[in-house]
Amino acid sequence: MTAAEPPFAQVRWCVLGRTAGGAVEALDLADGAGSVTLSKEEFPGWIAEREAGGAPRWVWSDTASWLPPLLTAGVRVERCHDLRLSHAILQRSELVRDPAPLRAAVEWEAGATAPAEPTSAPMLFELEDPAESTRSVPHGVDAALAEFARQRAALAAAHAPARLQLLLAAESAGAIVAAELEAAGVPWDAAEHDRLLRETLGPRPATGEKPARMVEVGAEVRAALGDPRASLDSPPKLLRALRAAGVDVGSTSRWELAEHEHPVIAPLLHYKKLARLFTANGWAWIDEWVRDGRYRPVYVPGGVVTGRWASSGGGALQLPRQLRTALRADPGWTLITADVAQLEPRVLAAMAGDRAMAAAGSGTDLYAGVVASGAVATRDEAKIAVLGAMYGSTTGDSGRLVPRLRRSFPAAMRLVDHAAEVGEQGGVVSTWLGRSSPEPGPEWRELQARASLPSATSRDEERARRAAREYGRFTRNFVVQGTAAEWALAWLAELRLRLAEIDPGPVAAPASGPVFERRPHLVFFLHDEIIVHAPVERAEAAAEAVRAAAITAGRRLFGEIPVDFPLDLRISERSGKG
DNA sequence: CAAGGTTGCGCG
DNA sequence: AAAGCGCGCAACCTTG
Repeated sequence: MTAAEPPFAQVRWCVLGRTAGGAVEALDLADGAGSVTLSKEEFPGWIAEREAGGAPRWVWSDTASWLPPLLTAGVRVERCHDLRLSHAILQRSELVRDPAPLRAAVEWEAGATAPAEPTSAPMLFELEDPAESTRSVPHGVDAALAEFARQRAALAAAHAPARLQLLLAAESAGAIVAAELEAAGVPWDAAEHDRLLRETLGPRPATGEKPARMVEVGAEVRAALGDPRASLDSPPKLLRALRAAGVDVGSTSRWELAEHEHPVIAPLLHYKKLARLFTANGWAWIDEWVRDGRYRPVYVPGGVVTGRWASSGGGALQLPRQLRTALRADPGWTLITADVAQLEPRVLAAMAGDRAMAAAGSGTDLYAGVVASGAVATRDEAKIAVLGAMYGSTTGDSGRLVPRLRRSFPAAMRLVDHAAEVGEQGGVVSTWLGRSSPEPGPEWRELQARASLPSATSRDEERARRAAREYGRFTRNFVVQGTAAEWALAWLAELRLRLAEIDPGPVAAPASGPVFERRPHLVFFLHDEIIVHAPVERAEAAAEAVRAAAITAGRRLFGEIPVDFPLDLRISERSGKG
């Protein structure tokens, strides 16, 4: 059992910085001794020694620039404090009473630094065009100490320091997980992927050519249109061709096409499906993103305003379900795939302290519980209503069903309705742990101001109202999506520590790579889903760690409450169905 | 012809 | 043109 987040003052902090010459300066805040200077070569070994003897919490500028070289050197760290990510949270958090000092430190408002490329020559590139490279946060030890002092002061005076501290710890742990995921890579069966592509599209075509199956289906579409030269890949041209053939659509999107009956519809939808697979996840994708049996996408922790991760390269967050069968364990290893059933409504029930909604979620299917509560008649209706409540639906089936939830789950509905009201008035809302929403921009404010002027037209008023509602839907969803992201970070953070405690045993180690890969380790994360790669003999232990971490995550955030977070968990060689 | 915007679809 | 949130990416198309 991992200990809960200790009080700030009891953590052993060790601040790291880089010198201009590439050496590392380390300052242990606990022992009062001066700083130590380490050469690039000494650095990983020095970190490893300290990790072995009561790991401190490393305070560093940016996990994405510090951790990859350590992982390459075979050194794993237990915990860190990521100054860049913490800065982003604190300078905007409503819980921070005086954000001015943080906001004044504008040098800390920068994107992640790409890890140093050991093989290429990034230095030359930078010298050629320094403005070209993305701005990075400061990496020196003095800048780190100054920023860390600002952050500690902000936390010490914050409204709910324990929550914010948990958030910063979870966010930082997420940054470690992202670096480890990138180092480990997703075990990917390129041959299976290729087989799937051939089966669906035909043999790999020459560069610039379309696969045979796309050509065939395209011909069927043109025949049905009665236009042998119709362009299928340009939406405006396709739209004109469809209308000429008598299909009265306003766009060429799938959902709208599906509503019409015409011989062209079926082959066209088929063509679009093939085109998507070919362009987004075809052979070119394999060439670019899969090497030596590993798919290595790029994650961006904290990349979404709500606190969700984003991705930048490789499209990890859009991997089609269709391709999951190519996600395959190494020989002697297996995959543990787990996702949380209805994470967001469960998080909402917990935040709102809504006993009725908690009761609805007491089984494994919250939507079935909503039906049982009598609010709606079917599971489909329950799903539409619950999603509509969190997204702010006002029309259609969803808008019609939401009011029924208001009667059955008043506390939960009050919470999201209130978040929406605040947003409509241009205010700020916060997640459970204190990540706050951005304020609406100047354009939004002007729109609102113009609508309240005596000279305002009804058009001005309508536009302002629409913009206000739109922002309200954003803040409504922000509190739920953002708190769900916090739960997921806590799950990840807890899980990686538990996995590291599992005795690896006599396993067939991957031939090379970071040491943590010889133990059960995370290989994939997608909002509410994780995949762990584990030696077959350790699959049960790893699965138990996944379950236990989910329970701990709920307790860390919400304490002892009657809301649980049940997992759908499978152990199998391939991640896809079957 | 490079940059930026739009469309459509993949994921949660 | 998703009724209703948050994203990334490829291709097409316009703009300068």
